[in-house]
Amino acid sequence: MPELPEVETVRAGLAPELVGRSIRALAITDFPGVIGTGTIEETSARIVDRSIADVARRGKFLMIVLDDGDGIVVHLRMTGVLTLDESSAPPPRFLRLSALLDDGRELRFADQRKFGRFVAASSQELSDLDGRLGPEPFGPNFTPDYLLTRLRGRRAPVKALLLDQGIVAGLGNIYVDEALFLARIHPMTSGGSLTPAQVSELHSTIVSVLHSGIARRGVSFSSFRDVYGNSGENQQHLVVYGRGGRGLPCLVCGEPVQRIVIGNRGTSFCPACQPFGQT
DNA sequence: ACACTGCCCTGCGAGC
DNA sequence: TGCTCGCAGGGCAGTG
Repeated sequence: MPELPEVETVRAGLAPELVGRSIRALAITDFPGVIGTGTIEETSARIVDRSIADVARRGKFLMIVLDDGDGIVVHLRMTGVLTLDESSAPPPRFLRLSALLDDGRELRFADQRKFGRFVAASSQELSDLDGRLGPEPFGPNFTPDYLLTRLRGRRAPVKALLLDQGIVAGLGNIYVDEALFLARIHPMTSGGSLTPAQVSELHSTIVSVLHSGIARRGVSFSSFRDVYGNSGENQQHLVVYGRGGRGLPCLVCGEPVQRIVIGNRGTSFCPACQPFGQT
């Protein structure tokens, strides 16, 4: 389940390889799913033979920006994997799309569960997407005050609000559970009931879990790989995610980690370290 | 505006 | 052994 650190790992791997290159041809093996609503011809016409100017990331979206300002929006969703391979290399399982590059290599998009997308986008569409998303967690606009303002008056569980990409971009189920645990906040706590001190602590743990995730090249539970097929190692450092409902103890206090469902997401938390109703 | 639900999709592991 | 079923969940559409 790629979140900001995983997508950033992919971006950092792709950027030095792709900038200045161009895509010669597209081969789509999961049509229309992977490219959204457009036709193959349409999508190819917008992408092929344009020089790649930048590989950017916004939240969990990867944006391959072309020299005319248009681009490609890639979302890995749950199981998407982007790799850079020699064309002679055997295709990966679950291959959905491959883009032949002008140096003979292929940018390949594999996706077991077909949730991922690789979609041509105009500069206007790139800009619209940017506008729908909240600030980048590492950017200047994501401050404790900003987070406090966005949570104020909200009755939904703080966990659900942190998953809202319009509030802050890039968090997913793993890093939200980790950040709430480190801030000692129960995931069901309504956003508006958090004290400024709690929000400030939460802001700090969000930034910190994402930094650690990037430093360890992401979490590879099952499918996630970087562009060369290498696993990340952050799964070895998670303290609460995935431990709930299996009788596993909290790594801090030893109490069994619990599992509940919030917003249709499995949620792990420690009832002792993250007591409900404390402000 | 906000809160919440269901849908998409398939491999895997648990249980019988 | 072989089947069924629940689970993993990001983003978006739809409902109230």
